[in-house]
Amino acid sequence: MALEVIGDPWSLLVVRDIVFYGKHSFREFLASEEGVTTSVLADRLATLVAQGVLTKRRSPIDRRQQDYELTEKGLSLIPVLIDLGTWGAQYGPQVTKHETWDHEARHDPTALRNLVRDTVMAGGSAFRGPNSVLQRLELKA
Amino acid sequence: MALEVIGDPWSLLVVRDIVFYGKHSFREFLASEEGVTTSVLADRLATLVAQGVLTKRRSPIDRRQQDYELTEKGLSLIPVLIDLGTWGAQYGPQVTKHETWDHEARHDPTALRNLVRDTVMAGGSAFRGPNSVLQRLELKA
DNA sequence: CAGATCACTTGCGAATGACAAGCGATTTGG
DNA sequence: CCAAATCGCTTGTCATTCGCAAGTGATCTG
Repeated sequence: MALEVIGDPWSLLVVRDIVFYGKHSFREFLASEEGVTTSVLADRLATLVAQGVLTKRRSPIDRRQQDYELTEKGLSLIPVLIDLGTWGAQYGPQVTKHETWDHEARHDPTALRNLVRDTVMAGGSAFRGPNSVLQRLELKA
Repeated sequence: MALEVIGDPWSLLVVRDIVFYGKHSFREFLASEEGVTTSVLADRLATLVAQGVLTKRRSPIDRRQQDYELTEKGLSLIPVLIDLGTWGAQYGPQVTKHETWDHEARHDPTALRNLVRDTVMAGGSAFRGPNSVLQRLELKA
């Protein structure tokens, strides 16, 4: 049943883009290296909204843009994404390792989950931008 | 990159069947309620073996049968599956709750991961059969 | 040794996806 | 103020994939 949401590669990729890279608009998702097509992306975003994983609203700054945000249900996928990232980093081809991230993931997984959740809720992301989880971990160290 | 493996619904379903239900043969995977077709299942199993997630060998008991087992790489997906199960149980329609499981997942996620891993490595599963994780947790309580 | 079982393979029509082009609403540049 | 660019989609075409049904060889059972 959970696979109806995450079983689709593109759907999970959208959630990943929000959590790790702080993307929030159609064109940002579209720019992801994996190369979604507009038709599929539109369909998946609509589905995710219908499933209650994302919310959609017009950007107050640019009224052409739609801002996609994670709901409570979407935020709850963060542990899955983190574990999946860890797995991918272990067995994937080559990934840029983040020392502090890896350490925190091993040392206190629960704390990392909560930190990522709080960061994303506050409008930040795990890897990119100011107040990213990566930055916060560096400061703490 | 991790999505090449888990992005396909059926692939993850196979791994789930092994970890949670102790299934190991083609016909057992086929019997899953989700209804895979033989052609797709055959293709996915071959892919998973090629990706190094599963190993395949003839059953010593019945030489028609193939036994599919998780590799190290496959076993490392257990945390993802557990988190996904937790998420699905939280937001899915109706699921039979396991009190002790939920408690352990919240109380000490790392311990649960290790317990599931050890159980599966020893030929058991999380939910079904003797020496299942569920049984072990009940005993401990 | 005849029939059942197991793990697939093959063939076919239907659904899905990638690719490309277009469209209305809004914003930007001159 | 208006022409061009941008944004989030929609539409259409075509190739790949999928679900379904039937069949096959190897092995086991009665």
